[in-house]
Amino acid sequence: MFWICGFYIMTPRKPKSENSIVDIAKALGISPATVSRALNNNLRISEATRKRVKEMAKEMGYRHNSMASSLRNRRSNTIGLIVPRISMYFHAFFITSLQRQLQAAGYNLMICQSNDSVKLEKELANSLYSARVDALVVSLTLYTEDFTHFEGFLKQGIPLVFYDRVPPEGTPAYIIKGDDYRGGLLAGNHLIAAGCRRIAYISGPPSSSIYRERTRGFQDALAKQGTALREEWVHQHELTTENAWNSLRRLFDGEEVPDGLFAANDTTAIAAVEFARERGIRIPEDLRIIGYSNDPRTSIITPSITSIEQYPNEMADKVAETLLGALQHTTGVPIEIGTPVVCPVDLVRRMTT
Amino acid sequence: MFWICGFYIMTPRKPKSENSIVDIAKALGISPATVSRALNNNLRISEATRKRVKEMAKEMGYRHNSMASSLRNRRSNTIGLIVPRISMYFHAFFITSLQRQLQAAGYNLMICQSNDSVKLEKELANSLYSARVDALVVSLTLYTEDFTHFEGFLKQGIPLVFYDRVPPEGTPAYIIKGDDYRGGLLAGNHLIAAGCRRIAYISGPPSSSIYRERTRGFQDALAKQGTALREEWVHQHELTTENAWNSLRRLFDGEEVPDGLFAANDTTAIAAVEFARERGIRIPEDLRIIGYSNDPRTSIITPSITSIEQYPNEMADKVAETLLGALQHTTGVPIEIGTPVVCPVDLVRRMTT
DNA sequence: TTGTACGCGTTATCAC
DNA sequence: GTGATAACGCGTACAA
Repeated sequence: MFWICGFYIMTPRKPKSENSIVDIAKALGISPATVSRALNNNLRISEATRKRVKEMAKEMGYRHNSMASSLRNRRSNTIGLIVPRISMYFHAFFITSLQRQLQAAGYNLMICQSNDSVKLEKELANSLYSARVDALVVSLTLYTEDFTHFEGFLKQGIPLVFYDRVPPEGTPAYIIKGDDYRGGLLAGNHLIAAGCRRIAYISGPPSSSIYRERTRGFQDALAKQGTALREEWVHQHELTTENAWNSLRRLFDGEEVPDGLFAANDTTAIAAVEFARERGIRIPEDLRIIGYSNDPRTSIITPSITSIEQYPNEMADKVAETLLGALQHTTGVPIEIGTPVVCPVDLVRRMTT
Repeated sequence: MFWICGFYIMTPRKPKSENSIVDIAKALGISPATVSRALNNNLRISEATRKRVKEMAKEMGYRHNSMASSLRNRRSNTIGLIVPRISMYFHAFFITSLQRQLQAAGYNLMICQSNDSVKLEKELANSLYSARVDALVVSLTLYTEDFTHFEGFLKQGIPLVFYDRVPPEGTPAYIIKGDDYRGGLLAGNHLIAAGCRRIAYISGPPSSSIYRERTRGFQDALAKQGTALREEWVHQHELTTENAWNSLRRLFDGEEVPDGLFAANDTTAIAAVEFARERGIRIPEDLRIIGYSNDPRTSIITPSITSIEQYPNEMADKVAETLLGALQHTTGVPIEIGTPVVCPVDLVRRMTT
């Protein structure tokens, strides 16, 4: 790196190799082993040499090489995370919380996005597998129904944790999920209790565990009250704003229109509120709406939207606890897996109901 | 891994080591070198042996070891990212976009959060430095004014890119920033043009480049119109909802109250709208408000909030382009650095002005 | 087209 | 307390 014409110039790939502990050892006339021990604060090294070594290391611009260390120790101190989309509220908060805890425990988190593509999810899983992550945390794409790309982790005994969007019960991995069944149940009961009788439902693809469960809970709630979901008032698709508007138009173009709507995510619920505003549908008098996830936007919009809180931080706590537990049990203490841990959800009542 | 009582049990740390290319070589009666070449699709290996090798590899459950490979190649194929908070709208979208591009180029992205702590930022920088990331991307904490923890990267010729919250001009690294000065200018001009004369300003800490620039632009706009910012109507602090409410109370408790407010982030602008609603202050008649970042919440709240769009995706494009350019120039073609690349911003007018 | 031999940087192990 | 040695798994210059 040198100075030319007022601009720094740099050649990205440095040719000459850096100083290693061997170089330090040579410079000090001691053995590499001693240097290594000194740098790792090994107790059996005299205070004097330790100091000498550290000073020389600093002087020579030495930096620890985690790649070599990982190779030698057979552990990368890195945990992989595959998430559909970082920018989804629930995941953003989950990640923030999880990362803070893993960071504190000395682990790096390699965060990857599948972007809800099964193909990409497979590639990422393989890549993290080769990268020798010490554990893998996954929230599945909406469409993952084949899990073979995770089998390697199981075979190698690498802790594998699914959260939120999880594989079926019995899958030999840690499973930590929200209580989506209860979420659906709460939503259904709430709409019924509020007096809704013509109830519509916009759900995500049933290939995803969360929507299957929410649907089941919701149906059970209605069934218990003798109300059944009309088939033409159930829409299933990816829950984007655009898709929501399409479904809403179809729902409200008929003779008879719904007086209650359960939207399986908040983006859809928000679209519904805006749709109603545009159409002059009064909320909650003509239409009651309930969303899912308690996205911050639901409390900001007017009218504010009733939603189901999923407690992303608490779920991250649970995942971190499970993960660190699994990683610490190097002794071979067995850990039960395959039975989902179900995290609580709550209904947050606001102005749309 | 074995089956007990209906549960899988697994011992996380596997004792026996895995198959390496050496094992494959032995099994096939050929040399490890040939196996390595075959797996890397080296042209000089016969189609026949290549096939045999790959089949045997699959059969033996072989997985490539990136750690060993990285060590040998002296490159990790990993890029480090230090960001204050993943959950901030701007950063969430930036990351999403950046990661997609780096992923496509064959790089892993190691995302870390400084949580706006200088201490943590230093630790993370050192950790990524040891991890031998091929490049580092950073958006600084609000309080970073000392940059020594990034010097190592420069000395080693490791591409270093700052974005959004950046160090001072002339710092020998790639600098890609939003046009915060212009953002402030646009905000100021807009409020003046709308007829505001008693203008308040809530800014973030001036230790951060973005707020210094926004402030400068805003002041220049007002000065040009002969309006000056009253000192008691300027508040500077971390832009949280709670801090916003405190400042707002003080701003509106006096005899004379502001008729215009520039909030240097949208969280603060949102708080202002809610504050006004509570106090019965009419918007925009009594008070005009403009925020910064064009957070999705600004378009959802009623009244929707005028804000400055920063185009996180475009900034990510620029960062990716710079990064990949720097990484590809292994030949030693020099790249100019130290001069900030400034990305455009735009004012998005909504109902609060 | 394939094999040999060595080095990447670190650390566990055994010896002194 | 410290040193010598041998891996960890891979890639490549050189030789055949």
